[in-house]
Amino acid sequence: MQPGRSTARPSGLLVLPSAFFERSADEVARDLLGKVLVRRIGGARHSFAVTETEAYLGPHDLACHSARGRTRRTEVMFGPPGTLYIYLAYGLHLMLNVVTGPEGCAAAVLIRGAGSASGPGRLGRALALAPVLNGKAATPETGLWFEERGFLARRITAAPRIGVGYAGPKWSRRKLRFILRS
DNA sequence: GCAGTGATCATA
DNA sequence: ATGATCACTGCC
Repeated sequence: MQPGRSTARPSGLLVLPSAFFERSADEVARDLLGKVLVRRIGGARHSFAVTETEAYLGPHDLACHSARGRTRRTEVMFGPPGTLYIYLAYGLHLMLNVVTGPEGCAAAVLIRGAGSASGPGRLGRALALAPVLNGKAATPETGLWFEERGFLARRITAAPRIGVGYAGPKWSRRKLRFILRS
């Protein structure tokens, strides 16, 4: 490596801080596209470029889990921005979400796809998600975090969210799902 | 198109 | 204690 090059910049400078997540969920969901999701498993480090996300806006959003109030499961959604919200769907798939907005907003972004993993359940498996990560901060210390690198998200498609028909037409039709088109 | 899967939550 | 409900996937 040549002197003066900054290829070996400390990765701490690339880590998305909690301030990144302290904005509305739809804004964060868009901005997360093209960012890098990093997972440390043992000594190994795996990187995945985020390709698909969904925004859940908070208690007023009837598709959002927090719309059912503060329960054991939704408790972490009321925590600070950048908190991981991980839950088991349909008995076998662990979903990865990040809490957004100022603390107490109970909004979150669901990561639906990253790297070659398409679909939240498959992504959970690719990341070796564990329930113990629920409520932890998205930081290197936790072993699961986001980095700035990645590439510029050029073409973003917005579409209705998946599997939220129970929320009624108003909230299920709203285009809060974001897909990176290459 | 639909079965499998089990935590979670409301109801009692 | 019991039953309905799922922010899904994989196989038909």
